[in-house]
Amino acid sequence: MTQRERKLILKSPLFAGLSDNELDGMLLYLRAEEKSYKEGQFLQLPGRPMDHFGYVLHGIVQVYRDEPDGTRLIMASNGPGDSFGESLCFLRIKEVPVSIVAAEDCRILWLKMDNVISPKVGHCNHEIVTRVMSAFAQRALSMNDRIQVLSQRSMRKKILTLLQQYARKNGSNTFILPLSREDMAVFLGCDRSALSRELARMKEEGVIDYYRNSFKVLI
Amino acid sequence: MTQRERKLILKSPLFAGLSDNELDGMLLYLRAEEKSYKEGQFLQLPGRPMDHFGYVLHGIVQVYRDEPDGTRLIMASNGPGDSFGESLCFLRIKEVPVSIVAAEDCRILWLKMDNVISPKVGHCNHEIVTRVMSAFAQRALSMNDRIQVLSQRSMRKKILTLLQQYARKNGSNTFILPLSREDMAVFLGCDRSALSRELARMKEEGVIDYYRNSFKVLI
DNA sequence: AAGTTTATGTTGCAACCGCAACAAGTATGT
DNA sequence: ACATACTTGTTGCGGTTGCAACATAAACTT
Repeated sequence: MTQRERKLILKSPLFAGLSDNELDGMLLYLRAEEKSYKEGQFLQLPGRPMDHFGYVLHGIVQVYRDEPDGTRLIMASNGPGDSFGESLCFLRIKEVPVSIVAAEDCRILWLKMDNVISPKVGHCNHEIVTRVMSAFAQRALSMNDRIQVLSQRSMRKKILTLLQQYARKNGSNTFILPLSREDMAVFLGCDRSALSRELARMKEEGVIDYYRNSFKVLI
Repeated sequence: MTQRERKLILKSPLFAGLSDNELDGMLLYLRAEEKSYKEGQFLQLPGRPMDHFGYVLHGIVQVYRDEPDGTRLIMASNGPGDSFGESLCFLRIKEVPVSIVAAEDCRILWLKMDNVISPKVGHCNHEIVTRVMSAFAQRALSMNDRIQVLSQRSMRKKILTLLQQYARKNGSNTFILPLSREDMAVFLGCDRSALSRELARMKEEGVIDYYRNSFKVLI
């Protein structure tokens, strides 16, 4: 793991604010292992148990499910710094219903929950358990935000809800949205061109202002 | 708490499978308190800390946020057996951004995370901590399912995704959907009448069959 | 059983939005 | 500077869907 990658995972809820030593201890406790994958290689096959969860250090991995009717349901695209599979791993799901594949060449930090779920006597590290719970709780909050956005019935409301969330998190009505238009459209569950069109309308009507990634909420 | 209500919360991830004694112990550990509210009464005001989380024993509570522009964003409607606020409570959010109000007369079981977050020496009950984590993890999975549904770009795909999820959970293509049409529409983020129309079309085309709450997936 | 309330179904209309195809603008490499 | 790739913006079309208003069916009361 490069120094840059250590910095990256130190930003995630699980490792936030740890010193170098503490991070090493944590990685040991979670039985960290690194592994690289070539584009197209499978990290996880459906029907198998998920006995570890992962952090993307580099590249992109995609979690998806192939439906009986032949369509592919993409459940998540995870880039550097993103984690995946914690819930499936923690719950020791015997046959996970998803495939995970390297969408590009990537390197993954694999972690195990063994010591969290069934610690040896005297090894129930409360600090670490609390961190795992925090990670779950924060993920719940961010998923809740996403559901808020997606539940809106019109694209305009979806966009506004999303932008107001970012404005709130940012403490300012002006901010930079760390998403490409395409990613933004995926997040909103809509078409990119339709999104561009609606954004243009909203600017026209003075509801928002923007240039590329820089947004300003005006209402 | 009535016997029926005890049965109700025993179905939730936090208490699932507990014996009567174990449940009592758990409730003690979580400093359970019951409280009743009249319709319209506030369970939580925005800007205040959330130092406990709740289970609805009876009635309905609504979690919402009033936006600066005057619109009300309903974040959740919780009925009997539903819990709310665990994440906010666990993360000890100082100023929660939501209001919680009794949508009907209701009775709430309030629980505290104190012993989970900072246990007294010798009281780090691993069994209970694991249950809390399981509850978080299972909530993450169900929120993920919801996001899957809401991310679909057409109503038909949303409906199909939802029905296939239930078919999978049920182990059968025929099942009873425990949602009214209105609730189903809210879950899908669409209009009730539009939902009825699309369901009719799908039945017409032989994709699904249904009568009221009974559904059958045919593809 | 009749009346009342609630849940579900139906339909017309207009606006919205997915889709496709293309245009313009920006970044990257040589 | 130029070519190339990539991102973002624009536009027309047709199907979809929100909304409103009403019809029917089930559930509940008395």
